[in-house]
Order: sequence, then structure tokens, then C-alpha cells
Amino acid sequence: MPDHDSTTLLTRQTKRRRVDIGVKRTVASALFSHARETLFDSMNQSHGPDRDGDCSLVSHGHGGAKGDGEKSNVLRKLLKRANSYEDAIMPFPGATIISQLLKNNMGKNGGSDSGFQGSGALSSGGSEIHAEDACSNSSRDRDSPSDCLSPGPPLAPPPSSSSFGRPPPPSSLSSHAQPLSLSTFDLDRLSDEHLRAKRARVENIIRGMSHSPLVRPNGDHNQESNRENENCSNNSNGSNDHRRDGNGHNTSSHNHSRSDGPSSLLSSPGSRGGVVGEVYRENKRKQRLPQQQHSFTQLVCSRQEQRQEERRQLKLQLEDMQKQLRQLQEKFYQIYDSETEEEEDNGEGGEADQGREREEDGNLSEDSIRSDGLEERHRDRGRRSNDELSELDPGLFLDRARALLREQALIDGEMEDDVNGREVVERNVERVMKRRERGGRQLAETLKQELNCAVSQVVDTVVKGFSSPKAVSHHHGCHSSTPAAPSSSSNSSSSCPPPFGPLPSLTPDSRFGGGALALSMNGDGSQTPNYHSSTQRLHCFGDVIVPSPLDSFGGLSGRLSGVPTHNDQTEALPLVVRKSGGGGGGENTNLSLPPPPHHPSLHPSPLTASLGFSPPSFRHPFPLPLMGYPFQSPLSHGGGAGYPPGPKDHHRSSPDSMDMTREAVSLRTKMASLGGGHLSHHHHHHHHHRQSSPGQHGPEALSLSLIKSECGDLQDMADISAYSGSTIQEGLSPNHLKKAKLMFFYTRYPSSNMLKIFFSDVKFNRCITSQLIKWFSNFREFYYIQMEKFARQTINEGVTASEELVVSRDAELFRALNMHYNKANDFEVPERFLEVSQVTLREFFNAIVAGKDVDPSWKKAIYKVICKLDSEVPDVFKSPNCLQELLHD
DNA sequence: CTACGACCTG
DNA sequence: CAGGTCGTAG
Repeated sequence: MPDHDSTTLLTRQTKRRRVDIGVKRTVASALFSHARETLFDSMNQSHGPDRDGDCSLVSHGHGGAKGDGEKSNVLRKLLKRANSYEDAIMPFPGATIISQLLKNNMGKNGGSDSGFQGSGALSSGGSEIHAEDACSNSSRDRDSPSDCLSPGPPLAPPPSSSSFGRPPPPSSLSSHAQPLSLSTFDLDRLSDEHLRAKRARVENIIRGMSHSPLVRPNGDHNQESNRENENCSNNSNGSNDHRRDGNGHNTSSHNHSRSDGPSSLLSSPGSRGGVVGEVYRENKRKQRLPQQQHSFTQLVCSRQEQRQEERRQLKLQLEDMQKQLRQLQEKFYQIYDSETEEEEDNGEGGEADQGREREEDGNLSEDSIRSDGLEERHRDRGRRSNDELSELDPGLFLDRARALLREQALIDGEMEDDVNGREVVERNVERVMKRRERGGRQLAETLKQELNCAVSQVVDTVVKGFSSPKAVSHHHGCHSSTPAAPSSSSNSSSSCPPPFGPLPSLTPDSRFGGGALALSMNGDGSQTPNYHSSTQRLHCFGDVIVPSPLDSFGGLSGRLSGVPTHNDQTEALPLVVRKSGGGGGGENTNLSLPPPPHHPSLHPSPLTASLGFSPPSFRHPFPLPLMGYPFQSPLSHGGGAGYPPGPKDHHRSSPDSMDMTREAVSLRTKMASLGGGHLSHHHHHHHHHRQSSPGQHGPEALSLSLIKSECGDLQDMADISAYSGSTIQEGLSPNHLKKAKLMFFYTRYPSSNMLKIFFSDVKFNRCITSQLIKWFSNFREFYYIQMEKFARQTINEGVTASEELVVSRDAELFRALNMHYNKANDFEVPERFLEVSQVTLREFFNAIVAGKDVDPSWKKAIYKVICKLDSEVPDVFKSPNCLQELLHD
């Protein structure tokens, strides 16, 4: 028998080789990348002119394109300087504006806490920003001939190294530190007097800005300045350096040590090093020197003032928005809290798990949980006070959100970034509106996310335009090399998932079991569908996952010293997440996915924005409970025994068992399971399930969904999400699987129509259908394998006549089959199945004996025969409760 | 092009 | 069991 097998196998094996793992992903990513590109383009366009304008401002009279470039550089330097000052003032230079805003809002609760969060945001967001800026800078530099090194390699490496090097370092501080080192640019030529005067002015301005609302345009500036420093300051022995000894001394020698981690905190951004770098700098200097300091100062000042004005306005707007957001969030949280409490009872038990579940609930599956409790919420609504209701009303929400978004968009427009921002906003709004029509509640959920995303995006965009109008690179030279797919996918996922920080961060934690750490992550990563190289993934994890979780969870975990009230966290989280999530933060959410940040993609704002709206499905934080959940578990223990739903879930939940692949694989099932438990009858179960599952699976689900948006089409996803929220439950549960197995005793080749009839309790979509079909396909596979195996076995045993073959209930073959399709043995296998099995076995036997198995497709004939042996499936199977009825017998 | 099935792989 | 590929049929 072995001979046959081997031959056939060999003949067949020649073909398949998986080249690409992510076809579907490609599609999604393509979308993202496209969006991103669009964004970038628009950004560039808008900024390009802007840039020139800026230059003109400065350079008028001094003439010459070169002059412009030089001046702009000077300006940048000045700005940088200002930023550096700010940094000194600001606890977390790297923090994004949003985070700053958050801090402000949270300010009441406590500086320390807010600070912490900010730092968290910084770690992830900051790095990204840096990277982005680096990219833009590099490109920009290229523009000016004299100013830069050749476009190629020299420039490219630094950015990437910085981006990669930074995050990994355990302490988020490292990221902060970078910005600080900015001071080392070469203004050596400038006289001290001038410098001081300038500094004083800038400082004043900045202080003023920083004092009130922490909003500061630096985020990008820092990055930019960093870049600048890298480019120009390396050789500066600088008079400037005296202020920051740390920076000065480490200029060239320590530059590369950034990646080393903490030690590099104060080190300057790194020189491109080498002779080339020196030459490059020299050129720069020469260009700049000729310029007149005075005019510079004035120009700079005026420029600064203008900016300040704009900033102030922006600031105000942002603050407003933040407040509104906060309100919304609070509302949500209120609801959420109440719900969670209700559901809390479900607690699955183990103390050990408690902690984790909590975390997950808090962070990760907030949304999911909520979505689960949609129905309950509805009821709750009735109980809630009117004002709350009004607040919660989706319509109101939407309106408000719209207004906010529009406002922001307008602002953006002023800033010249509007095109993109607006589009993004509008799109988001539109989407929101669409959803509204679909399902009220879900909407709210989504809206929340949308708002966060949109706001963050807009803010980012605006800020960016502000802080680094010139920084806008034509292109992300760095990115170019990056695979669009990965970054896009990750981004997409990230962009929205983190409606409230928790989601993203949680994933990582839960997934890796908190203690997992980078190492374990790596392992997991490898299993995950390949989005990026393992290395990249690792980086991502290190970057995103580690830092953000801590920060975001700080409150929950209690790691943070003065964890403020729950509310505080909620507020802060979203922002934090947003930052990270939005730009790179998204990565958090994706966590599992390769974060865009690492890649050159680093474009925080643009990417985020684009991602934000792209895949609606991604945004859904739905728990996507695994199929593991028997709606009847409570009712029928018997059924449960066979497929212990609980166990499965637990198993998956456990960090060790976390098998990305499996998880990913089961996406469809999970999605289906969303509604799975639900069946009209047992709402309780359903809820219970959800609760437990969301926490446990939330992360996976998210990542999965992201990974395989496949199920597809956005359409499907949307449908699913809709279902989850609505009464129409959809999804395949373990019970469905069991039912399918039992049905296999009657039919081996059920038509899709039949499946629809017999799984009427499932909302059918492409995914579900294909999944069911796949199930039966798998059943058949097993069935035929067994048949062939036993046929060969009997042949080997010397049986010569197929007539001797009889399949009885005590036959080994039957036992094997029964074990597979009726493990619990609680179902009486129809006699017909025995007959069919016997026929099949004999067919195989005869075919093998006849030597037909040499033909690669020798089984087809058998299939043809067997497919005609399907019998009617009892009507009982049409009932959703069939399992109970059948098994009880 | 989609749908479906077989086959292979994990 | 699910994912993927490939081949085929409509």
C-alpha cells in the first residue's frame, strides 16, 4: 500500500508551492497604499507651494533659490532651537499635540499621570514622527543640490536606523531624549549676540505657547530639527553646543549609538558620519554663512509670530474638539461601565485570568464588549435619563461629530492641508452616516472610533502642516522602498482600532501574555501570516506593543504611580492611542501586524488619515468571538461535552496556546460566531459568551480581522459588523460545526442551498457559505482518506474480493469515522451511512486492486459515485435546536 | 469571473 | 479545521 501512496503523492506534489500568502491582504493593502499615496501627494502639493512661500518670505531681497533654501534652513534651525527650549520646558518633547491636549484636559487629575501618558504616546508616536520627518527631510534636502548628500543610500539609512533604533529601547525615554539633542546644529557662524537675541525671542514665544495649552507645534519640529541636526550639526563643534554638553560631545562618535538604547538618550541624532558627512556639512555652512543675521532674525520673528497666531487658533479649536470628544467618550464610558458591571457576573473564573480579562476588557475589547451588549444597551437606554439618551442618540452624535470634523477640516483648509484632511473627514462622516442607517448602536460605537480617528488625523495633518510646512517631502524617500502592503495594512488596522487606547495595546498584552515580551512575540509573529519579515515584526512589537500597553494600561495595571480615576484614563487613553494609533499608534492596535512605524512608512499623520477611513471593517473592534461558544452550552451539557466550548476559548486565550495562525485561520468562524451564540432563544448565553470571549479573543479578533479583511470584502465585513449589532445574528458556532458533522452522515455533498436551509439560524454571506462548504470539504477529505486507508489495509491483509468488505458499526472504519463526526457518540448514525461507507470502501478497494490509483485522478470516479449516494437530511436538522433534540434522544 | 471541489499544508 | 493553490465548470 505504501507504494501506491507514495507514487501518487509524488506525482501530485510537484505542483503546489505557496508563493504569496497574502493575496487578500494585498487587496486591502492596495487600498491603503493608494489612499496613503493620495494623501501624500496632496500633502506635497499643498505644502510644496507653501514651502516656497515660506522661503520667499525669508529670502526676498536676498534672492536666489539657494538663498531661499539657506534661509529656510536657518529658520528651521531657529525653530529647532525653539523647540529644544520647549523640550526643556515640556516634559515630553516627543508628545504629539493631541497627547498634549489630552494632558491639558486631564490636567485636573494630576500632572504626573498625564505626563506619563504623554510619554507613552511619545514612545510610539514620537518615533514614527521622527521617521517621517526624517524621510521628508531627506527628500527635501535632496531638493537643494548643495545642501544635501546624494539622494541615495547615505540619507536613507539614517532615518531607518533612527526609527528602528529608538523604539526598541525599553524606556520610552529614549524617544524623548532624541529631540533634546537637537540643539547641536551649526549656527556657529552666527554671532552669539544674534543667537541669544533670537533665542530669547523664540523662547518667549514658545513659552507663551506652551504655557497655556500645551499645544505645541513641535512634534514635527522636533523631528525635523532632529533631522536637521543630523544633517548639519555633526561637525559643529559648535559654539551652540556649550549649552548642551551631552549633545555636543557625542555628535559624531555617538551618533550611531542611537540604536543602542537608553544610553543614546542624549546623544545627538546621529551623523551620517564619514567623510561624506563632513563635506556635506561644509557645503551647508558655506551657503548659510553669507546670509545676514539681522534680516534673518526679523524674518524669523515675523514668521514665528504668524505661526503663533495660527497655532493659537488651532489650539483653541483643538481644545474645543477635545472637550467635545471627552464628553462623548465619557458618555460612552458611562454606558460601557454600566454594561460591564452587568456582564461582570459572567466572570469565567480563575483568579489568574481575572487580571488579564480585566485588562482586556478595559483596553482591548471595550468596543467589542460594547458591541456585544448592544441589545442590553438598548434596554439600558430606556432606563437612562433623558439627557443621557439625547447625548447618546446616534444622530446627535453624528451631527456633533460632523460639525467638529468640519470645523477641523476648515481649519485644515486654512492650513493648506485641508484637502486631505477634509476628504478624510468627510469620508469618515459619510461612513458614519451610512452606519447610522444600518444600526443605531453600532453607530455610536463606530462613531466614537471615527471621531477619534478623524480628529487625530486632522490634528496630525494640521500640526504637520504647521510645524513643518517645508518638511513635507515630495516623497517619502524612505517609504518608497517599503512595501506598501504591509504598512498599509497595519496602518489601516491601527488607524481606527484604538478608539480608546485600550484596544490596541491590549492586543499585544493579551496576545503575548503580558509577560511574553519581545522574544515570545517574535515567535508568535512568525506564525502570524506574514506581513513583514520577522525582524520587522519584532520591531513593531518592541515598538508599539511594549510601550503603549504599559502606558495605556498603566492605569488598569496600576503600574503607574498615581493612576487617576478610571475616567481619566479613558480620556487619556483614546488620545494616547490615537497618537500612536493614528500615526503609529495604529500599530498598537494592530500590534500584531507590522506596524507601519518601523517602516519607512512612518508617516504618522498621512497614513493614519488614509487608513482611518479605508477599511471600515478594521475599525470594528468587535470581539469576533471564536466559534468556540455553544449557544446551547448552558442548556445541553451533553453537546458541550463533545465540543467544550469553554475549553476551546480558554485554550486560545492562553498566551502559550495563542496560535496566530489558527486564530487567523478561524477568522471566518469567529466572525460568524459573532452572532453565533445568539440564536433567538438564548440571549443569556449569548451575552455571557460575548463577555468572556471578547476579552480573550478580542485581540486576536482584531488582528485577525485586520490581517484578513478578506472575508472579505469590506462588504462582508460591514455586514458582519452590522449583524453583530443587530438582532440578526450571524456566525458559525461549534454547535454548528457539530451539526454539520452529523449532517455529513446523510449528505457528503450538500449544496449551498441546502446548507442555507439547514443553517437557517445563521446569517449567510459569502464567508459563512464558504466556511460551511469548507467544513464539508474537510469532512469528505477525512472520509475519503479513511476509505482509502482501510481499503489498502484490507488489500494488504489479503482480502481479494470487495464483497468481503462489510462496514458495520463495530468496524474499525466506522469507529474511526464516528469518532470524527460524532465524537460524543451521542448521535445515532443512520444505517444509510454505513451502506454508503461500505460502497465507498469497496470502490476504493476495487480501484486500488485494479491499479487505477496510478492515475492521479483515479479518485474522481469514486467521488462521482459517492456524491450520488447522498440521502435526505432529516428535517430536524433544519431546526436551530436540532442538536438538543437530536442529542437528547 | 465566480463557484466549487480536490489537494496540500500547517 | 482552516488556509492556500490549482483545476474545472458554469
